Amino acid sequence: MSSSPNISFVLHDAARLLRKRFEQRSRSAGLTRAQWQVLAYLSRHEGIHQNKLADLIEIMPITLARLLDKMAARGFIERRRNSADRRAWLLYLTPKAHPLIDVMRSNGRKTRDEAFAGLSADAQQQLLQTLC
Amino acid sequence: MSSSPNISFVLHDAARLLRKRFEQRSRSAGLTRAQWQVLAYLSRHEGIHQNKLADLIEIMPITLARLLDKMAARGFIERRRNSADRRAWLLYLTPKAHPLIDVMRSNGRKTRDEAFAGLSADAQQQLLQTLC
DNA sequence: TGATGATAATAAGCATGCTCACGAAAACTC
DNA sequence: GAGTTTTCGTGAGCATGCTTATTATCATCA
Repeated sequence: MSSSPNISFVLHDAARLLRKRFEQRSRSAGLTRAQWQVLAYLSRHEGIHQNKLADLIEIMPITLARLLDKMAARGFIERRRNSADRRAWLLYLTPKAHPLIDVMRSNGRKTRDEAFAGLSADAQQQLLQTLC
Repeated sequence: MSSSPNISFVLHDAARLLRKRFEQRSRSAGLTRAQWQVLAYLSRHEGIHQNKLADLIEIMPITLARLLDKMAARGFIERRRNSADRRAWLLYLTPKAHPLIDVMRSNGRKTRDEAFAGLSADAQQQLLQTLC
């Protein structure tokens, strides 16, 4: 921290506020932000291993395992045994999960539109490039 | 999420990675990122109330209260009773906390330099403005 | 002055992320 | 084929943030 705004904290706080808004909005759909992120990645990689998925999302495998526990308990995802490698699970969405994808995608869009309404398309593009 | 990178998740992930790096670096100093943020704000507002400080940092008062519990237990901050309003505490740094300020500030600087090394000063300025 | 409402701090409990450690299974090496 | 190393998933425990609810005190106003 310094008396001028610190780029790290500003980044962190912006992310936190976005997350908070998204979670408020999503509560009715019964999914948290992190669970939604899992669902979104999984929908494009069904049959993936947990470690690979954790790699994709860039979280620790143990963090993903906890999320999947909850999502399996609520019937959104399914862990299937893998005969080729008995250590690993294969991950699949359940039919129950599919309709949520559109709902959550639209939530994300709304939250983003709201948050970045004051930014030109150019500035948004720039931000995206800077952070990637 | 969409198949192109999503600005919200990217922002969130960038913040998370920065945080992680900072915490790795700071572990030896015995302060976490959030505790350091409290210290930094407090050093410029000694005698402040908890609610005011939470407002400044933009976290919930209860979140701050938990942080202060730990920091008081470790002897970094002090809660003094306020005779004018017996509901409220007045917050002060202890002498023990002062030397940490430079250490942590330098940690932050190092982490930032590392993270944003690939960015021009212009791009950094732009990012900062965009997020504020 | 006495009720009513606002404010300061905290309690309880959840979600997400981490580190560190461990067991089971697979892969590799000799 | 046996021993070693690597990989997959998870247990335990901590930090930070939230929402919701509670207690104590102060402020207001009739």
